[in-house]
Amino acid sequence: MNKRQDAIQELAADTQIRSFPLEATSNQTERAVQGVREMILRGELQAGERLTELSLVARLQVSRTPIRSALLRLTEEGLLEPASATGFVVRSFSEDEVFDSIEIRGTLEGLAARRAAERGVSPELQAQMRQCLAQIESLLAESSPGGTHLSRYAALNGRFHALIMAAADSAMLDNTLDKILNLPFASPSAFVEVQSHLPGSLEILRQAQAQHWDILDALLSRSSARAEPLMREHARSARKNLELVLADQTARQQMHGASLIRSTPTQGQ
Amino acid sequence: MNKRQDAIQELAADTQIRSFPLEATSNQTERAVQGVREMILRGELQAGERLTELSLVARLQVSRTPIRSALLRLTEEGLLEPASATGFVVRSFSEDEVFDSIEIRGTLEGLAARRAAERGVSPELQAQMRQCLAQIESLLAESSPGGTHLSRYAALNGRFHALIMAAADSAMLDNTLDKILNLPFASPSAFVEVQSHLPGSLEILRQAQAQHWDILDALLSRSSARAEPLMREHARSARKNLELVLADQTARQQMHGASLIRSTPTQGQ
DNA sequence: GCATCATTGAATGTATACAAATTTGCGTTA
DNA sequence: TAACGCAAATTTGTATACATTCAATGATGC
Repeated sequence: MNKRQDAIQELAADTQIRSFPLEATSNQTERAVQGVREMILRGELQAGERLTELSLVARLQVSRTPIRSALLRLTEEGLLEPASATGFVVRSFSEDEVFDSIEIRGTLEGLAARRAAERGVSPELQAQMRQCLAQIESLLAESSPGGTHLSRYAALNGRFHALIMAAADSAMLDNTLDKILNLPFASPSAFVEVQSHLPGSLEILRQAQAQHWDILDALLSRSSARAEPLMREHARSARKNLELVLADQTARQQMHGASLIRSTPTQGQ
Repeated sequence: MNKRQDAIQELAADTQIRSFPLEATSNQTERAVQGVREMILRGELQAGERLTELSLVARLQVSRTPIRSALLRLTEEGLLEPASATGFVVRSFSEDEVFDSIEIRGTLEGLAARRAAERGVSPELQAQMRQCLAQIESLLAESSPGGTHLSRYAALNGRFHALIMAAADSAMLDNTLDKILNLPFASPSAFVEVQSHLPGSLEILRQAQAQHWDILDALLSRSSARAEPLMREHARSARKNLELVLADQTARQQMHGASLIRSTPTQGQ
């Protein structure tokens, strides 16, 4: 499928994962989508704030039509939600919802790992997986605690996860997972880049990398019964990381899209 | 969450599941969405056919703006896909993709069942589940093979599945599953109504109902380790049903959205 | 005769005017 | 003083004109 292939190419080019650059585009709709998304993730638009098309026209220098399309797309992405009868508000997420999205990701990635183990991984993908993990390995070996290689780790980590999706070879699964990964805090590497301040961050990454090797081993030995639970548990460690980040106010505020997460789980809505 | 509650109410009212009535609406966009969806599911628009906004304006008596919104929404629903750089085409699905979507549904429903078992089912939901299964039971007892109660079975079956989602109490999970259920062949009751011609259809429904009781038992005994695999296996029996329907040309053509499914799995695209 | 380029046509992208609807605020009345 | 209702203003829904881009076809030159 095109989208998955693109993702792998993109990751192979060692670019940052899920970056939303405001690069020049001839497309006004794209400009509007990126603009509004940036404003939300930066926290310029408060969670719960109502968005009017005209105010966005003024802020983004784009007419109402592309703004309208952009709001629909961002609603689809999950960053906005329809307000009462008319208009949109910036969505907020309870901590429970964030945890849920990680568990759903783990479940879907677990299904992908099982499928990959069942149908076997092509030699090309095997090689790419091995190379990817080797790169992470050398990164972890050379980097001192609190080093600045975290963004590279995040990219490689995302690449490994994308390779497993590629091995599962299911466009339906890709599309379903993509919807979850759209949320800024649900991706496999969402918290990596803000962990540098936290104690024991390097150890956490080492544990995750050990799980990577176990998963790869399960895939190569065609052990679907191992691959699926290993992948699920791997996602659960992401949840543990998130709990650490959310507990630390400094790290929490540095997190991408932190303003979308409500402090009190059951409040609001 | 509102959406789930609505679904349960709707099902409780014993209406047909996933019906898309062309009822009068003051909303032109809604009219366009329903119109195009109907045309696709009826097979008036061939899979792979390119849709131009102007031709739809002529057919639906609605201006380009709501047509445009409708095409975006239907793309989101998965019935359309973007054509090269511009425009949309009616999407087609390989049989593998249909099977995949059922497996993904089973996986997500399995997660829901596990969550429901872990957190316990409220007395109200327990009562509704029991009542729902009892209604199916009496339906199966009274109906002769090849009876015409299949649409009522489909509604009750859908209701039971919705109740499990409600018991899981996860908006994120709801949203993710909704995307899958949008596909006309992925819902739990997609094939029920066309099975009447097939031999052994009543026996298939009885087996499914037996699984329902097992699942309910697992939920009530808080056995998450039983609930999840039972739910998954329940979805696999839907896959078996689909294989029967697809193999029978008569039943296949009666299926909702049959024109979207390619006969040869790897062809096209 | 084939290839390349230009011109023409049709489709989508964008902007905006107008209509409908919803919300807000003020005033009046109980 | 509080509540209800009406009116005005703001906001979204819809239609359409205009701009731009893409594709196809034909003509011309090699």
